[in-house]
Amino acid sequence: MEKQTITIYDVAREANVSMATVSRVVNGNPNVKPVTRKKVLEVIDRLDYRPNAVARGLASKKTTTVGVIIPDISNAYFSALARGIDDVATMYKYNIILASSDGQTEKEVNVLNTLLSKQVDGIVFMGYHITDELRAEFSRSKTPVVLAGAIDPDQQVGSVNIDYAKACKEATELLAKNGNKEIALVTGSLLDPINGKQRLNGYKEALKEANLPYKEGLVFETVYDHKIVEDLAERIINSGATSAIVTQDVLALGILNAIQDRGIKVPEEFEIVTSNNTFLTEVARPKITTTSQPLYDIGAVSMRLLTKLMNKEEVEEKQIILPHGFKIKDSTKK
Amino acid sequence: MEKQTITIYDVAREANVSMATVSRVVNGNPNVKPVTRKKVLEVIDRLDYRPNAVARGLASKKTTTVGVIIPDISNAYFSALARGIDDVATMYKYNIILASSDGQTEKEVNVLNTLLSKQVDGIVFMGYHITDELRAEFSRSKTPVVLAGAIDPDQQVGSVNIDYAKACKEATELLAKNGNKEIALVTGSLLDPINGKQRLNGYKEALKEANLPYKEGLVFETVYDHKIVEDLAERIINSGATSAIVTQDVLALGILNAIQDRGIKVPEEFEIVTSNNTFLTEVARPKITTTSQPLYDIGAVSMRLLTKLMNKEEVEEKQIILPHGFKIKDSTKK
DNA sequence: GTGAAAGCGCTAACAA
DNA sequence: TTGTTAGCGCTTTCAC
Repeated sequence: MEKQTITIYDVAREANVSMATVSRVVNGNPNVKPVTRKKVLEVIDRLDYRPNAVARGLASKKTTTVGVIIPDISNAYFSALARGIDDVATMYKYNIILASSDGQTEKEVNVLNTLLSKQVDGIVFMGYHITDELRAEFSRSKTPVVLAGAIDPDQQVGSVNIDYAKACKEATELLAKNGNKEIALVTGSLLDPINGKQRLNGYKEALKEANLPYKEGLVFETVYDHKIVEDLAERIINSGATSAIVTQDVLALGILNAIQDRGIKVPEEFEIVTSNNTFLTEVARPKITTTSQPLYDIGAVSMRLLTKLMNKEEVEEKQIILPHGFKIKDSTKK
Repeated sequence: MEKQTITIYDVAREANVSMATVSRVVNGNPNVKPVTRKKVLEVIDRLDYRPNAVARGLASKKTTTVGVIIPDISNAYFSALARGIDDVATMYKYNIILASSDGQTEKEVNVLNTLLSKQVDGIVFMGYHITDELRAEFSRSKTPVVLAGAIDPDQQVGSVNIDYAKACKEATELLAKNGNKEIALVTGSLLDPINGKQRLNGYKEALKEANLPYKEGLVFETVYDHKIVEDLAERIINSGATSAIVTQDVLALGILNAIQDRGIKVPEEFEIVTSNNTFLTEVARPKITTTSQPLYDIGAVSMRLLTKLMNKEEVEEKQIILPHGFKIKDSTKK
């Protein structure tokens, strides 16, 4: 015989009250006489009653669940963001439906729709660039959306980022000040506005202020891949670069190793700066000088912003820029 | 004016059919005349109708959602498992509710109950040891549970693991064969049966077969923490050990660095073997010899097993042991 | 092949 | 302070 599920109705019957009263007790509604509350709580305990969140979601049109779209959960950058998102979500009693996109637009649209069909109260989106198609989907529903570490040119949805241009400019400035004439920039796809607009601009600006010419041959657009690192390092060296700014820690570490494996001394003969200050910059030898993005905070603040949006609170500014830092370690002369 | 949500009723009305027929079309039920199906699909498209998964969940008592309990999503070991879980879940059209436990029993019980209240169809649990309290909760509900990389002494729920004892024994054997008389074992909590039972036993067995005495002073029980590594490395060296087996890659890398920073040569003067073959073993210098656990597969197989359990398929064996490997790299003499 | 109607377990007016 | 009663949007018998 199947074990019968206990419903709110069973509790009401046993406690000699109405379903509404049980509902009030369960939801902490103060309009219940203490005696009644006590009686109901006893029955709930005795029957081992657990409210059915799905039924509740249907009736109230709130699921206390948010969707989180992530390109790759096993990527340290994204999982750091996810950690921040998750902690704040827990704090505000939300659960998270995690959906992987592999950074592919088609899948992004797909999972977005699945999440919406599951009636999530809001969505945090991590990814590279936001295609028009995706933006269209965002505005098609009234479910609030926040981008964590991604930029929406339209500024229709919320977003949390750092000032990538400034960060990249600072890194370039340091390398220029250290006497480098040939500074390589190694980034992800330039189609992604964070790279192609912000970072590239910051880089160019710093070059100009240092009276260094901008050379296309020093800009390396790449996707991270274990096998590509050796070849990439080779090309960077051949380009004549004496230093490099890398926008991803794993990649920077790979390049650092490849360069040193060739007998080139870091930082004496080659300097390298990276971008995310994950623990990889610490376990590398030498430790890598890095921009420090507050990854956890970007995630946390995104989720916090989303709670406000879901709650229909007034937010003065939906486009949040968090401060970043710069940590000089041992992969640069100073 | 609020945008009205389109329901199955709207579609039925517009298409001049009943809700039941629309439901059949949406669910791919073959008992619908092609003409009717076409008509309904057109209306669905025109109205931009999206089925409400919550309502569907309430009516059908299936949510196509599984709960995943994870100690720390930003930990490379767990996120590798999660990746495998997620991929297979997607393959079988399940969504994932991710719930963090920090490895604390209290939170584990807590999130388990939240997940059950959200009516997940099944649960994948990652964690260290399974307390009695947790086991009691597992058996309290009939929702299927699978442990990924964790052991249930009772064997009541499903689980996917490797043979940790054998893996640890192999590592010990290698170090013994290389001439080490003092082999340190650095593991997480010995209360966790994977460490305290399996790994420790494998270690002892290998020692015995190599005619080496077991010394308690060579067993280091530790939790990973950035700040503890220096001190730990110091203690390992002082213990007289000339080699170490470490059960966590980050930790192994930290120890490797700390030892080399002290001017000790690896592998000439100190050999080290680690356990998870994450990319960290590759970016380390020297690269670290390691047991290779098929992390992604453990996750993937767990989820696959769970789909069978949720589907009430017969499974001959709920306790799955996956094969592991051993990769000799540069942190051991051979 | 299709429709009518009874729930699924809960919330939220509204009334008392 | 409490109860009555519609739904929420869908699935699923059971008839026809």
